[in-house]
Amino acid sequence: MLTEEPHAQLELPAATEPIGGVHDDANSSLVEDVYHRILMRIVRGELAGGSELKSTRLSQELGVSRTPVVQALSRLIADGIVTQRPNMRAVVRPGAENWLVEIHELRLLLEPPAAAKAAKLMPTEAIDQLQQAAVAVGPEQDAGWGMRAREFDFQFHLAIADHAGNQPLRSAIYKCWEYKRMSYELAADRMESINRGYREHLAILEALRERDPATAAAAMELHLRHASSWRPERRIV
Amino acid sequence: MLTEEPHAQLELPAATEPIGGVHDDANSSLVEDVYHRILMRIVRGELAGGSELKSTRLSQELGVSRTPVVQALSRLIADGIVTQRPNMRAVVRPGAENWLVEIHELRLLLEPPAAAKAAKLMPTEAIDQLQQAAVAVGPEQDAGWGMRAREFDFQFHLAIADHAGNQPLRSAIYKCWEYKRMSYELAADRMESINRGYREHLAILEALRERDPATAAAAMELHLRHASSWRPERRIV
DNA sequence: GCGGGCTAAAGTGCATTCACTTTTACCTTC
DNA sequence: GAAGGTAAAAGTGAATGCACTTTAGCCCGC
Repeated sequence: MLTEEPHAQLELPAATEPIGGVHDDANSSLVEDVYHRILMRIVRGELAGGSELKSTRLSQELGVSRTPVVQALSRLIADGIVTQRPNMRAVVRPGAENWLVEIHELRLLLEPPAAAKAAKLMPTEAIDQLQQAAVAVGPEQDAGWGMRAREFDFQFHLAIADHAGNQPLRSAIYKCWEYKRMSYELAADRMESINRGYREHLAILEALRERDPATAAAAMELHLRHASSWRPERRIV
Repeated sequence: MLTEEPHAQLELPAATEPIGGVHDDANSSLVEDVYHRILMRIVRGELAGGSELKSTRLSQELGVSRTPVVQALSRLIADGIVTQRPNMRAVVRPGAENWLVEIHELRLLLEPPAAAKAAKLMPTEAIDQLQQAAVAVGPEQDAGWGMRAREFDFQFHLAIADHAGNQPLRSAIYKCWEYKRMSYELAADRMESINRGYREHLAILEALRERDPATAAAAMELHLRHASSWRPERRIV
């Protein structure tokens, strides 16, 4: 076979997923893997907008059959980052370079209202679990702290999505986080930023505990606006 | 390195589709068709939350091979309305009955900001085209009026999504409208509601013409809130 | 009667295959 | 030498095949 490389699997919260996160909708490895490898090439700019994505060629390059490639492309098309007309090759949508920035803008629309709804709907025990997880990350900033804080970041935002009481909203947020995971792989955030993010999480959590939707939404929005300021700069149209 | 070179071919608004609507991301009929047939069964409640969706069984029932069914299921999973764990049968997510209501809530988060952004970004000629389309629907409420108004409804909202300057946002709105199209098939709106919707469209359009983001967003929100009040009642948890 | 394995049926994940469409390259024609 | 036509190559959409996993029925021991 051609390229069969390391296969850098993140394997986030393996198997368990302590909070209410169902975390299922992951397809069984191969197509998921292909999906991420193609997407990674796109967001890194290796496949610029307008590039053709031929299932035959990709299947050779990635060392799998065409079937999972076609399925992965199908999902990319559904996501809107790739375009295809019948019987034509799939094409990376022009403007794909800004995808991660635009995803962040979308989060700004979705997550504050989700936080507000979660403040009302989230079961107390789920909030407690988040609280415990936050404590487990701990103040001691040793070697693994950045990693633990990042894990908590995922867990925190996805738990809010889980408990906003709206499935399509949840799915949309989850999809954003699929991309966010990717942006982590592109460039790690600076420690000070992670630190601030962690503190902001605690603020949101407090609003959740107090069942204060408006404050939760505002804290979430602040959190996201800060995050956007320290996000690695990508060319904005 | 085997990567296909950029080959930047834009090929944006191919031939048809009067407004900016690219309208591509539709897969080539069969899987699209299967996708909609399964989805329709779900939102109609024929397949309740928790039902198993077996690709073998579905392929028999729908008279196609398993391949397009698997692809359609894969998209439903990506959309979050269906769940699957590796090697397990796909399952309709509990709560799927409320899907259309929740989609409407999601539109309420997405479309007002999209209208605001479109007020700033939409090219004047695109606004003019919408204006002409609105005129073409006309005030005379003959037999085809309801149909024309509905078509305009689609065209209008999707045009705004197209020109909000954010691809993932556009995709998310398009996805919502895929479901909205379905809710039309479930139950047609009352004429008086269509009428009001049409007038509200004109109000939004005016805000777009005046390049007034805040008014555009407010008019869009009002429009959506009205729409939700005359939406056919479905059981809300 | 009833729980615990064992086996066959059903189902999934992926590869392969085939018919049809689009692209490419070449060859003719002017 | 450029335009146009044609046939091979490459690509897509969908069906089928195959290895492996899960489910369901059955029998057995208790």
